[in-house]
Amino acid sequence: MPEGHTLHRLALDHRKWLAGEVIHVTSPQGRFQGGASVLDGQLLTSVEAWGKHLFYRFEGGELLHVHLGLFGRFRRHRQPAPEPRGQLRLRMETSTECVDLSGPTACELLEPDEHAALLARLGPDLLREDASRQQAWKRVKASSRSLGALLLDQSVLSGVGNVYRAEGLFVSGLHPELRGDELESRDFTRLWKTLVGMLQDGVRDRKIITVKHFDQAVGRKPRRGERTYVYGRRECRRCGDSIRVWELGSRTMYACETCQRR
DNA sequence: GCCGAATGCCCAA
DNA sequence: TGGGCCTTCGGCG
Repeated sequence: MPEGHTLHRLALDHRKWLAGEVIHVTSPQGRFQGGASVLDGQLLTSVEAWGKHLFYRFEGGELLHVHLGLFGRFRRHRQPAPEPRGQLRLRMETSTECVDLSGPTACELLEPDEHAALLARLGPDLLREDASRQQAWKRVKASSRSLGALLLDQSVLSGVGNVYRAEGLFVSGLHPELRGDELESRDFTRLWKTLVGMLQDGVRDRKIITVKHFDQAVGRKPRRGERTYVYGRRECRRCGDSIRVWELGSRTMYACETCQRR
């Protein structure tokens, strides 16, 4: 579920549903009981996403930090909300809305210095207006690590996960094993812009669909359920050659070595 | 019912 | 570098 688009979509939705309201906060599962009781009954003033992190600011100055990790998930209900089902770390309710959180890696209150430290180790977020491509490029250009590893390093740039990594490199025609210091500036610019476009589509669509409605390069419409060019596939959507699947940067990489030259 | 995998990331060694 | 953690879901019996 969660790459950067998911978190930015959640920030937009939660801002609309919850911000400016007094929130009833509970932890049905109990593992966030302490934090929930601090936040309960407070006005939520803002919701913000940065990379794969979500921050909720409350009237009293408290900051709630949520990181979904690999398994975390939010569900929305209208009031009256159903009985909590499964392991619910957090439930936030207004008179009309209810948002449930299960399985997060982090659901915690942060002190200002902890918040600052967290942001300090995040690279530019491709979905933020103020994201500095130059800053990310400096890090990439100075690194002998592979592009595939660099894209997943949230301190280089933030928001890209395993699906967008594979898809962004494919559409940009770049081989995942290219080293950062081998990359040309214009290649990085193309990759960056491709990823920004994909992530923006993801926010709009609420899911990752990187194939276009009609793709000139492929010359046909995607089949039903066909959402990616290489990720999770056996054959390249464009040329039909076998997809190479291997471990890169501790995650499964998918690439077409015909379309993605070194 | 059990097992493995999944769009993430941290930590110890 | 490997293991651990958080949870759900689909495939296999």
